[in-house]
Amino acid sequence: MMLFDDVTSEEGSKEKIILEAAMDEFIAEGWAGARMQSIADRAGINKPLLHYYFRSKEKLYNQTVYRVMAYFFGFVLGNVEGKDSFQEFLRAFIDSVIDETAENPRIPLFIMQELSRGGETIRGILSQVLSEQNPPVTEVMRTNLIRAMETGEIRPVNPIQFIMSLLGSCLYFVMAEPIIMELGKQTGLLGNFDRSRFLEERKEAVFTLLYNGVRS
Amino acid sequence: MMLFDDVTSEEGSKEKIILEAAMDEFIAEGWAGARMQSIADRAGINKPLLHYYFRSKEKLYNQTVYRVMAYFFGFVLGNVEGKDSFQEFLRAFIDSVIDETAENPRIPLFIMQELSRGGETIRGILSQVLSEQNPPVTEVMRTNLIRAMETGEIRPVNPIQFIMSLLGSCLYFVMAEPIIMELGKQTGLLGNFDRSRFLEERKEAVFTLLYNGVRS
DNA sequence: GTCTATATCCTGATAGAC
DNA sequence: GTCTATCAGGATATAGAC
Repeated sequence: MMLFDDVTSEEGSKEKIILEAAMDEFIAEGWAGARMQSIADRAGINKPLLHYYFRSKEKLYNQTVYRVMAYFFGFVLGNVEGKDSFQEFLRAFIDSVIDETAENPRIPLFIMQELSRGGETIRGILSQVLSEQNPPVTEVMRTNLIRAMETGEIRPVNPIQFIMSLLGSCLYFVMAEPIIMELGKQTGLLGNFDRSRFLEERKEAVFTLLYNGVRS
Repeated sequence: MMLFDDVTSEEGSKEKIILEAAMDEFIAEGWAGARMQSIADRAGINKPLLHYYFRSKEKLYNQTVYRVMAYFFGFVLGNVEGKDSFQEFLRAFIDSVIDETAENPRIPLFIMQELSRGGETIRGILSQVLSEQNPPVTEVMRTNLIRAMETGEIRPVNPIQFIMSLLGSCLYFVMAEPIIMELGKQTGLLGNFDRSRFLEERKEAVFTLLYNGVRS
């Protein structure tokens, strides 16, 4: 899948080939649905070699979760740093998250799959990912919101509450696209559906709704 | 789990006992993680009897998906019908969806798990569920929004776009609670976390944000 | 309708030659 | 490091007695 450039292992190394194959398989099938044989096939090697490099299915899976989380939150960080106004920050967040997840809808769905397994694993891994960011994406978003409240660009809001509405609004369509398509078909509100035009409309709609919702 | 009262099969019948056991197992483990043996154990019977009543794992699973979808969209319908103003409709939707999914977070996560399997199955089942509603929930929501635009209570918006932001905002916290907890811990923005107080705050925050976002 | 026993295949993991 | 062969357990599903 080639999501990451920042791999510790050498370019083209067997570790990297296996890890990418494992990510593809786990993201497509989830923990319970993934098969070690499929990972070996994707990597072009045989099963025992998988266990030689990574001891078990679980170790391979945890590496996948770590890399997916690091990718997603690193990606967000890269798109919201250095924005001067709240408006600019908000637009950058919405555009980049929707564009990226629309291209790879399986990534947020994979995170949901991991969440449905409990939450202990993902909390530990997320904690590590944030501690490796400098500054952490949480800090950037928090300061952006607080500054906008201080300058009076937006009304006072609880930053966590706003972030949840923002993330939910950005992610819902890409995750639940089949449901939306069916609801749209039933109401006749989608008409001749053009996905890329619809995504542009989606970005504009989320921005307008949320910006109107918080501005003073 | 006892989500449904409207079962066709008799109260306390073996079919119903099995179906409820199957729902518990599939909702907890997903399609790939669910085990026929676990379903049999939950129902207090043995495996062959499972195949006697329902031919295969797949048939049992499809019944579960149908019943979960019928439950969720039926539940929403019951809470948005007969609301006179848009404001009243919006508050009822937010309160009931957040309250319900906060009690059963696994239900939206189960739907996500099914979405990650593709989307064909769920579209077919959703289409059937909507066709069995009278009026369908899609119609109620659509007319509510259009009327609010006509009376001038809200500005012109694309109903589908608004519904996605609404659903995303309501569902994000309950699905991603472990992530939110970790982000909150990292920023120190959650403090002494009291879940039920936080859920009240969540309902208020979503309502205020979205109502401000669309009102004229 | 309900059970025991079993068929058939698949799964993660390892032994051991090279 | 890489392979073939294989283990031990678990998966869905069925045969057949009662």
